Amino acid sequence: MTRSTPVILWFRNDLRLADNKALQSAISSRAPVIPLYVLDHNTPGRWSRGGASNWWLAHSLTSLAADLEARGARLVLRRGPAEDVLAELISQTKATAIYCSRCYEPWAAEQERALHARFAADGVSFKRFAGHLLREPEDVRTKANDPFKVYTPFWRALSQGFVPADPLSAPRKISVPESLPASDDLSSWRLLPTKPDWAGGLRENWRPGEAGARARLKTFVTGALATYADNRNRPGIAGTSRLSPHLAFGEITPAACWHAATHASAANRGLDKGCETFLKELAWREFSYALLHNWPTLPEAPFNASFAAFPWLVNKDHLKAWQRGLTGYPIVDAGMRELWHTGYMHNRVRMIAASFLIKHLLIPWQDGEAWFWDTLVDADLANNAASWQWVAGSGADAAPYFRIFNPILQGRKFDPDGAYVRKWVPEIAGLPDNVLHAPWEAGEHELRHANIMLGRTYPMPLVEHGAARARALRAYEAIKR
DNA sequence: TGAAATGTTGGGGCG
DNA sequence: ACGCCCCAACATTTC
Repeated sequence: MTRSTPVILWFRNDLRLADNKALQSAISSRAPVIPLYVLDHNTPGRWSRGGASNWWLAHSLTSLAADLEARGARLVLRRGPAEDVLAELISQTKATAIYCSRCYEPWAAEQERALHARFAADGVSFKRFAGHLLREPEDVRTKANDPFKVYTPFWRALSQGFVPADPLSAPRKISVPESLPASDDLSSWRLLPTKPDWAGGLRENWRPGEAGARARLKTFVTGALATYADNRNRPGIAGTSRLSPHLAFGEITPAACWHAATHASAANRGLDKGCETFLKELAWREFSYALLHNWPTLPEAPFNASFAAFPWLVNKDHLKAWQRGLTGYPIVDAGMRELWHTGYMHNRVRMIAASFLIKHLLIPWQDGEAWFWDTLVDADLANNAASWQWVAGSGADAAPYFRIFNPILQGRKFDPDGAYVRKWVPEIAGLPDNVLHAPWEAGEHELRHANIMLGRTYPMPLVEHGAARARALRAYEAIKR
């Protein structure tokens, strides 16, 4: 305990103690630190968190609060517009500085500028630090000093000679003011579902918080990294890192991930290929953030303006069938149900399910984006927007529009033994492999044997693939010049 | 980080 | 033996 005036450590998308430059600098100031988290939703013009990420947030904050208490500090929770909450806290505590990590959402830059200006007038310094990205968007640009619009040159510029600094370790102790300001009770924020409690599948699958993030990284680097290049595309195999929600909430930094993978690879040459592939995935995240930073309308409007005239269809029944996992295409339905149950969907299946919504159903990508935003525990504005636009063909360096996934072939190729589909679409699990991804091709005997009544126990396809493909190509003709 | 249509090639059946 | 056709298998192009 000290008597000097305190500083505020404002936690944002950096719910961690390790490798946190803002926290490190606040402690180095030698002033007592007030750790603060502000629930700032319902602010117009912003994307407020969806149900699944609220669940994650609640648990991540609980974990962060416990980690702070173990170091002699306590997390202060406040609710309201961040500007007002910070102003109130400064007047209550006479704090002389705010330390925080930078955010990259379209509204964040203006908010940070405004806070800087507002508090400078009162002699309170606003100190902003990096940490959520490997490199800041301003630092990765073309020779002409333009932002990259194509991934491969972006990757080259990002990774060329790049060695992230060694991650900072977590502080052992954090000194706080003699009396910490009042805090909301986390439960009063009602971030967790009650009636009904739909979070059972989330609890089974995830361990939010910094310790969970570190454990996940270690598990990945010592396990799936070796076969990552091939197995990451197999949804029936635990071949991916599953780090995305931890990264989204800043429980771990991409630098720590990069560091862990490259060190493991240096010690074991067999990991070379998996490591390279993993680093490129981290770089896709960077690319998405750079795009959002430079094109703030990315979540709402097509990056490629010609898509504004695309003849989308409105069909609430089709949208609902897609959301519920009742399209009649097993690989799509499996993905949508995995999402609903666990707050996560395997990346390969995200591409297939998104392509189906956009190209087979001709439903605007923004509708899919909104659904993912609400249901994903890893909901991340930059990744979500950039990825949906990538699939739609309207994004930067996007898949060409006519790259239309065939959900049957994709299923057979990436879920050949049907492990994924049988897990998430149990009502057709009894079908043999050769028709599992196209149940309508099964014979009467096979259907009866598997106890399936098509159209009753499992839906007939919402649209026929060949016809839907032809229709999508015709729609594209309408905007092609 | 596709799929389908179209083109090419070469082996084998057969008159 | 030879040409012809069929059609897989693979390659290229088109969407």
